[in-house]
Amino acid sequence: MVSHKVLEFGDNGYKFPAQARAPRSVRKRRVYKKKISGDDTMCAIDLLATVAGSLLLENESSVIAGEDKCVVVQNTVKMEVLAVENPVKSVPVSEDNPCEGSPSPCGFSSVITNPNHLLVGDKVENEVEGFTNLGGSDSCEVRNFSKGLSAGGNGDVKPDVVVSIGSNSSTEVGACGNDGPNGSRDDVNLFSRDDDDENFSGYIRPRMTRPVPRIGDRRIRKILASRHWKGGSRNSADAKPWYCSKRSYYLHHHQRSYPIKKRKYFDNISDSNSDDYRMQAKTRKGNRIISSMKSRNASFVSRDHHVRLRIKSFRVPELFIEIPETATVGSLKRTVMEAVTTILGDGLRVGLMVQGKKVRDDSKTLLQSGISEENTHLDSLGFSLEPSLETTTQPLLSSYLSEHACDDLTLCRDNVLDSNNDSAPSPEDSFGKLCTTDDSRALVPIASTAVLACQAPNRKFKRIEQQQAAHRRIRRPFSVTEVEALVQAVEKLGTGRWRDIKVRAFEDADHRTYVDLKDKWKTLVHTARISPQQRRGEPVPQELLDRVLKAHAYWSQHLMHQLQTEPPLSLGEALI
DNA sequence: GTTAGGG
DNA sequence: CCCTAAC
Repeated sequence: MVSHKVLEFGDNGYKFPAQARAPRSVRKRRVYKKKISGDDTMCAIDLLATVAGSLLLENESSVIAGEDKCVVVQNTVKMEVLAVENPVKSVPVSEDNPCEGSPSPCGFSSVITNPNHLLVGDKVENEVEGFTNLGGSDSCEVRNFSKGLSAGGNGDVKPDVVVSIGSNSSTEVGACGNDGPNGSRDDVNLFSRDDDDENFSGYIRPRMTRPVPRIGDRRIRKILASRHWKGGSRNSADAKPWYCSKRSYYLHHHQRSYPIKKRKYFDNISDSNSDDYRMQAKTRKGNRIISSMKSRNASFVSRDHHVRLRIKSFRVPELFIEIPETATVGSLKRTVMEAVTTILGDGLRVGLMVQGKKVRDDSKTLLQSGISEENTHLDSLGFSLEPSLETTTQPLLSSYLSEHACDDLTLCRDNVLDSNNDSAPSPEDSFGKLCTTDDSRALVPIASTAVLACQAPNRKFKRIEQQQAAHRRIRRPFSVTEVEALVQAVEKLGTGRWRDIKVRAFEDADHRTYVDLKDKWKTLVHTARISPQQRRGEPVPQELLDRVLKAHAYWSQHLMHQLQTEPPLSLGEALI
């Protein structure tokens, strides 16, 4: 049996296996034509060749599995990066912090004890490993995992959320630590409410790991796509390709694609009161990119009718990263960066709540909104991170900064915020500036009680609607290693056999579908053709790109060869 | 279910 | 990466 080693590298490049098959489409075409022409003999030979080819390939695969270096995505290591370290020192845990004294049910490490909730019906062996308590005593995370959408019998499907509870929490956390119906401690329902049948709120972890049940996922996406997105851009005069810009993409795929009716509905519910706020939170929970952010140690100060706010940081509670153990440290760093930017970069805006009311009008002054130097009764000032481009949905989790009267305003003479009288800084402004404020000028937090309030939904939504925001998979750029594997596989198998390529070189990379591979090859060919200056992203070694072009040329020619050796059309065919 | 190609 | 027509 001829092994894959027929792939030889010589001075003039490589030779391709002589038995390489034509792309499926070509093969099919040929068969069809043969049938039409009635050439049974040729058809049989063709069939025989195909079968022989298949056998050959099967054998090859078994050989390759052991020795071929192109099998790169194996022994996947998954790790949880719990948090981007918060530069701010933890504030003391108050007595009413339900997390205190019960580290097991509420502590960081306890919340992901049962990955089955995440991956029902999927492999879970490696799902959660190396999960350690990094959060310290000021963190309490609770997670409800989705049990999937496809199974109709799953009556207790829960959203895929993580809720972070800040220090000095004073929210309703009574149920913290109770055992879920399945005895899994992660099923803690932190904000259990009687009127909350959804037990929801919080953070959707970015799906950087093996996706939750793929079939259901894709099916649902397909359904949704056909139901809501059809024709979304076809007739839009200003529609641009999705890749033109992130914003246009989101406008294109998210905002516009909501039916008018639904859009109005969401707009309505997001206008008025705090109850609405809760529901907004719920509508967003299918999203995989938005995270709950915890703001802590915020100060509220004022001077000369200036209101000064300081949020030292928002916290990224959790990232989930999957990376081959053979990956380099550099690629790990890049992966983490990617995860962070995915969470933060996909369009966030800051929401503001004052005394339980959401302030939506950006043109309002702080004074008009009830934020003023004189207002010493500000019992709650809340900031939240929300999707900035998707106005139909709202934040998953709001971080309240319960601000009580600042009785030591004189401490706050520093110019933390350079606001001026005639422009009331919008929450967005505040956010940006606050984030870049030098910690060395930190103000003394004044009665700042960071409370992460999990807003329970007050209405029912259909599960499928929750998933609408989660339709798109996370972007996962190909690593050089993956490109290498892809190139090698294509060199051997040719273009047009993406399924085989997938099985051969990306078997264990569940997040790479054969369509992904096909698409990547497409972009690789494009990348190889453009000048290096025009290329973006992690640079692909020129050697690989050369191989891409060479392989592409070869297989194009090969394809042409296949087509050209087609027997001439029979008279019958020509007439048809 | 796969492949090819446009978006 | 998504979507869909054509196989």
